[in-house]
Amino acid sequence: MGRPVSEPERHHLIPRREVDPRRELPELELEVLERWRERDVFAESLRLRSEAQQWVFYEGPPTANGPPGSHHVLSRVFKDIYPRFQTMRGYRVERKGGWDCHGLPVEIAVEKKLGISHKSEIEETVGIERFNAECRESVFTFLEEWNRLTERIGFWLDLDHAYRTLDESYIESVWWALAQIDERGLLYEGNKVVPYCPRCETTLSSHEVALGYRDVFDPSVYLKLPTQSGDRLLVWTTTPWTLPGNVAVAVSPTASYARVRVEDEIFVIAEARVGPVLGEGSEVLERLSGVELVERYGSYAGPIFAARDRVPGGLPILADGFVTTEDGTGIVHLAPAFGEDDYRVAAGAPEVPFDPTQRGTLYNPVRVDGTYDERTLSSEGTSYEGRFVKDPELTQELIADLKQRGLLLEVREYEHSYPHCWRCGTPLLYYAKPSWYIATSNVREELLAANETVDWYPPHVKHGRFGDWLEHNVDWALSRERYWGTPLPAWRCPGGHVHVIGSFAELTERSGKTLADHHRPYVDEIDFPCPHLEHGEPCNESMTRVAEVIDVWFDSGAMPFAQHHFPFENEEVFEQSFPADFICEAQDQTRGWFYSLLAVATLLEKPAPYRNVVCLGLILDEDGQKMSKSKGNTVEPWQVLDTYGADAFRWYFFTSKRPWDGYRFSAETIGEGVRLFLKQLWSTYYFYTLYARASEADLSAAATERAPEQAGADRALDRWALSRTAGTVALVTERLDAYDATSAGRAIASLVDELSNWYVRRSRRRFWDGEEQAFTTLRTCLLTVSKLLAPLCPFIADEIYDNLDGELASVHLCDFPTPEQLGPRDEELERAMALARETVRLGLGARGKAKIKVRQPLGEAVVVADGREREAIERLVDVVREELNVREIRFVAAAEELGSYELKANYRTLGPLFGKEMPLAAQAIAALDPAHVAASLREGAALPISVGEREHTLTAEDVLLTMRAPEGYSVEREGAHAVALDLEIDGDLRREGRAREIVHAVQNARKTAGLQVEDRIELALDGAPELLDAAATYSDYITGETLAHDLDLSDRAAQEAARMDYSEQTEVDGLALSISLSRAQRPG
RNA sequence: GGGCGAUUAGCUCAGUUGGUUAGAGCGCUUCUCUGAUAAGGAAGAGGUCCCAGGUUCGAAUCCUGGAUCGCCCA
Repeated sequence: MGRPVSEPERHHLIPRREVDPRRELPELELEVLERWRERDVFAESLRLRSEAQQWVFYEGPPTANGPPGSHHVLSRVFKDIYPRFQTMRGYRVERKGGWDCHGLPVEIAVEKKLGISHKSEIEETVGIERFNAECRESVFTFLEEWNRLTERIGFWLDLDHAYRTLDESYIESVWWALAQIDERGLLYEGNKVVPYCPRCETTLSSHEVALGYRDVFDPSVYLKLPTQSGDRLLVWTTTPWTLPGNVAVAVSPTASYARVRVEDEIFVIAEARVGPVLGEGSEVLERLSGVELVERYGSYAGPIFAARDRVPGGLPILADGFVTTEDGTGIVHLAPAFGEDDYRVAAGAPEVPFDPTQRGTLYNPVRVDGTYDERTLSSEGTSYEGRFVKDPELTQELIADLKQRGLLLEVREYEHSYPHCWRCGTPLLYYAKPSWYIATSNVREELLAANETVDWYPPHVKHGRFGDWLEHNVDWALSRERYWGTPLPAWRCPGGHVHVIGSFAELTERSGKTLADHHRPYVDEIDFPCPHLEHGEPCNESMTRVAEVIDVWFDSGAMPFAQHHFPFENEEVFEQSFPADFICEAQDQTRGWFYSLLAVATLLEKPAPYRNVVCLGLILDEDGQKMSKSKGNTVEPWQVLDTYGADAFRWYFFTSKRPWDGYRFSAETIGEGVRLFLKQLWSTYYFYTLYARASEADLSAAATERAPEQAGADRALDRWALSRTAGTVALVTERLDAYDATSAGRAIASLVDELSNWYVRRSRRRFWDGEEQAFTTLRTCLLTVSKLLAPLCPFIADEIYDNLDGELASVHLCDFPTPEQLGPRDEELERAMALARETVRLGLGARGKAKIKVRQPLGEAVVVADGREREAIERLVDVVREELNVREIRFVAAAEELGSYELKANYRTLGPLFGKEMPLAAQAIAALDPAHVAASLREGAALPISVGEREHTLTAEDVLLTMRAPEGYSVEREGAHAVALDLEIDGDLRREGRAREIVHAVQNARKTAGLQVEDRIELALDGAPELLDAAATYSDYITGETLAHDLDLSDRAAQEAARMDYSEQTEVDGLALSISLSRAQRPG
């Protein structure tokens, strides 16, 4: 590493390279990337910290079977900022990349490619071997583009050693985890009610279901089910096809129910639903709670539909909190095979003969193809066998059947949104399927406790979305009846014994076979004798693997250890890198990766796998619509990168708003950020390099002498710039520590703004004169900014560092700055400067009001200020005087002088004291004599007031004194501050004003003539006598400012004009002025 | 249907534990400064702080209900 030794000696204030003020940032970034590659900066940044304490980042693996979009840039930007920051703070932050390789999206892409439309074709036509080979290939289709984008946006990630969930080592670690979970007795096989397409005969994942919601009209039926007492329960369902599966009904335990007489029948219904269902004015006989309802009636006559295998008799009435009284009747029918709530309630009720752990106890009269089996009978005794359950004709027959048996109260059309298969459009069924589970609900308390140790950004996710999700935790449905995934390492023998394999070695040992690839179909072919002991003897029947693969979320949740092939190797590496200090993904990962990480760690009895989670919002388009390819409103990341560059892209993401609120994304906003911040920074940096290089001779020579008075003001300005920078360092450090890049970025922006528009503007003359102290100060500030900015905008930061300093190969190898490096903080001075700038702002406002240009000097500005404010402004009085272009600053401090006071009550202090009486107190204070109050407060005399019953002695805090400015001046005021300008312009002021105008005109002429800033000129002026008079009086000033060797005001000037390089006629103050100038020969 | 979040100027967003006249940037109009800056400064126009109740001396801020948008889940 390091610099070429041949580099010539260079003064430390002189930049290495010239800078193009109009530099295109995307182009610059490509050069910086090249430099990083050449100097191997990322690797070097890790080597530098190889002995340091770790700060751990986990990469949430994306899938590389599609191209990366803008939302991926968003998360990758935030994944980059904090690791870079912590590296600069001295930690070792290894950033192992990762790829999520398995799963349905990959399978679907391959199905499309192969032209498959039905799952059965995979096994029958293509074969699992070829199908999975295609998946393996497909999953890295866009790997190159991902890598390219990752590098281009400046996301430092170790892609060469990225973990891949399809790797053998990864799978083995996952198997180990599952075997551990099985050993804890938390892995079991059960049923789960899942969204299911009966035509495709496949379960749909939640995101597939979300694709297919449609608003449809379905008949909803109101049943009247008889109880033993003769009263009838009114039961409502929107899915009449599920009624043959009915085993119970449920009510809300807390809701109020009513017995209602309608004609000669008595109905039981939720009180809130009497009106909507039975009509207003129904006769309510009695009210009872859900619990009382259950006690009173206990059962109803069932089953609702006759079945070959069910005898008529009472079916239980249950109470459960999931039942609401917002629609229907407040009494719902339960068919545990067709509803998640139904399943859960039935499973928990001893009255229902269903035990989820016992096979065959779930009553399900519907076959996997969505037709009834032979059991369900009509009232005429014929079977519904073979009829598709969602067939509208069948629905009408079912309804007619119910009506004929006197069980039907009413049928109503009901509009609701119902899921359909996104592939074939068939309405989905919620249908119980056998599935493997992890009993996460058994470790719910541990999950909640682990969550307590995590800091979430934004904080509301912790006990909001994520906490709620954990509170209502249900067992993890682990298995998928698919092909491309980590195979579930469970083997079963004909006797029903199950054995979970925890390592490849164990599999080899049991089966005598070794696999190179543990994916399907190879692993399916492995069998071994059942080790299950019965009466002390192994069962020894042949075990075969169950068919399922596991949920890909388990893969990703296993990444803290599986990425290191723990526990089979790298034990130390794993121990040191667990848990993560920081992870970051979009909010949709709440139930995805954030959960799977926490769940897997908790199941393995480890602490929470992360300490800080940044949870990003979504990216919407300009109109607030979600970006999607089908709408064609996506923003291509490359388009942004090519136009504005990566720093601009990054800057937009963290400064435009808090990242978790989501974005209204548009290219224009990014462009604005570039202009306001990056260009301003670049411009300031350019200014420095321009003058530093131009002043090379001066800087290498002795320090420039300056007038002592001026030197004092300059020192104050330097100290201010350094102090202001130190304050920003402290703030940025604090904010980045708190994962708040937004405030950090904005703080840097306002520092750069003040450096550019105040420090540089005020110090221009000093740079022009080549004053070393000014260069040193500005260089220090710029270098500090480049380090502060390094984690945020790594390219421009590195460019500035490399050119102005370059001691190390990159800014990213530097330590993060500390406030102390910039010398003692002077907050008093910072406040004073803010006040001085405020005073200047008001003074300029007063000038604007009076329409007097700043170039025209004025005699006096009267600043209304008192006490500390006055002291503060006085400290910087020269600055204020110069900015306002006035000869004198006079302070007015008391009412008895020029201004007068206005007195107001301070609501903040007095409000709590006076309460209701506050308006009266405010009136009383306003009525006091302001001068008297001011004087008393100054002298410390007591100021009692009494309002109503209350007595109070006013303190300085209790009143706000606002000063009013003097009459006859142009005044600008705001709050307690005011600046007044004496508008009288005498002859001398007038002359000086004109001299300044002349300089301005000459400078414009120089520019028009195409001269360089450092060119010396010969200058001749002619025109109105008033102007020539002013020019004569201020000739030294004019020649000095315009770099003129001499100033010719003689009558000859007009004749000489012809011989000059350039001449023009103009007007100053409405008076004619003729300017002629020539480039003077450079000495030597 | 449930949960979470959002709603402030034409646009993008700030707005500290409730406190006096609600701010910034962009855009628009006018003026101005400038030999780093396609920049900067000043003034002007632009607001029912989503709506309705409530608490309070006082609400953009707290509470309740509602509307709209987004997300997650059904």
